[in-house]
Amino acid sequence: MSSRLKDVAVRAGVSVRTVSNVVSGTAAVAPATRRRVQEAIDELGYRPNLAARSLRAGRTGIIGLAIPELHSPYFGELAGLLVDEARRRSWTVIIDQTRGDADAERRLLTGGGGRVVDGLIISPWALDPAELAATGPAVPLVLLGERSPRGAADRVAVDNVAAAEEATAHLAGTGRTRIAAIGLQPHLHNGTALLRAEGHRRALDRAGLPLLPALCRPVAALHRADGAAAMAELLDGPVVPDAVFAFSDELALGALHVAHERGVRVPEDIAIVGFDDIEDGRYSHPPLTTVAPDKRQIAERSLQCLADRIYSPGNTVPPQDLTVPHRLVLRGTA
Amino acid sequence: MSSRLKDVAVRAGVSVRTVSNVVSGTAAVAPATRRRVQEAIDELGYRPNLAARSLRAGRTGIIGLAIPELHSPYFGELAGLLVDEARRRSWTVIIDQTRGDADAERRLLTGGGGRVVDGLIISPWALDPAELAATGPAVPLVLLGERSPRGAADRVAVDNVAAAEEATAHLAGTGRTRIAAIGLQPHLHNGTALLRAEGHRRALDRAGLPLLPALCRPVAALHRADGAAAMAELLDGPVVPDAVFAFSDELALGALHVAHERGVRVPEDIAIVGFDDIEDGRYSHPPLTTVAPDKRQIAERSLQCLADRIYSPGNTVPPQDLTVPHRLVLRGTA
DNA sequence: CTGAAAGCGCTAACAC
DNA sequence: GTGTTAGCGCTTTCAG
Repeated sequence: MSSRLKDVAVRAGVSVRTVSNVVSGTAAVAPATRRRVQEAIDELGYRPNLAARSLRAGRTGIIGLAIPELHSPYFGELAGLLVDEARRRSWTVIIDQTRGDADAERRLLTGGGGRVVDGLIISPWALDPAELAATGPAVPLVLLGERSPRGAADRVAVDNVAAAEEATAHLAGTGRTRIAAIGLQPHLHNGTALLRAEGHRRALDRAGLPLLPALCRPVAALHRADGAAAMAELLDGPVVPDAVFAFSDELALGALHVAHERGVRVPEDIAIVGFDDIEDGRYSHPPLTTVAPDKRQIAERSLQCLADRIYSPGNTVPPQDLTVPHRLVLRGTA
Repeated sequence: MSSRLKDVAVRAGVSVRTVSNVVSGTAAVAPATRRRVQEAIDELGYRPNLAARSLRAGRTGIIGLAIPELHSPYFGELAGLLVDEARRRSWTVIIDQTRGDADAERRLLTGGGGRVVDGLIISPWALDPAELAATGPAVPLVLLGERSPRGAADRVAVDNVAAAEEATAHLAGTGRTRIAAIGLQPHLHNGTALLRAEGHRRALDRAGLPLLPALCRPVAALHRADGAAAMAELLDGPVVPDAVFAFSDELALGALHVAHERGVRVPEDIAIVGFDDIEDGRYSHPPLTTVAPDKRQIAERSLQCLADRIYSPGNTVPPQDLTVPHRLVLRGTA
């Protein structure tokens, strides 16, 4: 059915070597020969077999992206940027959806089931840092968000503590005193949530406000529904907040939804700040005030890290910890 | 660095054949031998090389998914379901983002740059049907949404005409008489938009309502911003609608946003119906009434089509045209 | 500038 | 139940 290098060679009356040279442009080929070969390629509809090429090269040109959920707006946007950036570097992206499953994450890291990818970008959710550090990854690895304590992986993330502190400080600065936090995930090893909680705490400290346990709502997941549930609990709770810092925009939008349902005015009665700057937030009512990580830089720098390690395997530079910029985007909810 | 089948064989004191049997479970192996081999595998951290396996098998176990935009909620949700379903079938998914670029789509279809995938699921945007039909795809192909006139590709989609007709009929049924449509894309070969426009027209016909050109707003793209722009034009136009059927939820949410900004009450002054049933629509204010395609079935049936053709290459059954169910979900905007 | 041939790691047909 | 080996399609060293 599909033709091989050899078929082209026969048809063009040259050796496979020459055809290979034409295809990959490695060595110089006489113009006349090149033309003959190109014609044969076109006539036969020849396409190189990537499996063979990979086997030979020891590289596949494919990198893996492992994220908890593709349908989440934040990861969707980030994945889009990563795919674009990868294409610029002639890489193809395989996307794996872990669904917050520890086994899935572990399998990816160890290359379980076979080595396909040249490198892996992973946003770990279920694995705790200790295990991350212990697992010797089969390929160069970039961690998004989560920090690997003494692991051999690069890491790219915003300064979560500082960003969260800014968010809560902004709320305190507008006179709010009962500032709730939505988004802790005590049942998971969600290091990112811990960092944001820490920033929140610091901002309260600085503003001289108490950290009320009743105002810190854990969530099962990071979807709108979880934000909605948390907000409902807050409104029904012992102390009703006058502001909410949600650890993700989705949580914030769920909270906003409940506020509308209950007739609570936003931002008059309750101000809301989210985190992620997803597109939906720009079109909510009112538009969502949020912390915006520089997603394009996350994508670019992650791939740069991979490139550095993939193209110089002997590379022994210690794992890097890259911080990308963020900014607080003031819109309608706070 | 990384160990091969042969290394394991040497260490376990058996032949590669036996190791291969243990790994793939093809043939029976004596328990004692199996244990020895397994130990050697563990000690060496052996992982099969997929490139070699693919080269041998003539298959890669990878299928391609080509969608215009990963960050769009609809495609994000669909991609998530497809990845899940593919894993159930032991396939890996490569996601390609065409960004509505005709060249990118063409390259994918012809397998330009090399044959990596065993099959391709594509949601064509930029290519017109004639070209789609002409392009002999290098691998089994499933088209999402768009119909391929006499092409060799299966197609999976909702009945767009019927679905759109239901949406507009619902609006007419609640007494609306000036029903706008947002979402035609005259500059692209967006067959899906044409079908939805056709359904819209039919419903107006049936209800005895005129089709006012001023109420049919084309859009440049299908994002919230485009829906917002279209809505603004409608509100400033010669005839202000009392209802809007948007061809996607994103467009609808953009329109809803502008309604809020302008103090137009939804659904009292203007009712809105969207299409896609993305998660954001459940949390807008008010929640979005929409046409919900059965996304899970789209994912399942697309992969079933691919499986049928990949596993029986001699297969000559004519291209199938599969219609998946949809339903009108009444929420707050209409 | 071009040809011949080795070999990437794996599977399976063929022996025993 | 296990060993030996050819060959998947490609790149590249070595000759010419």
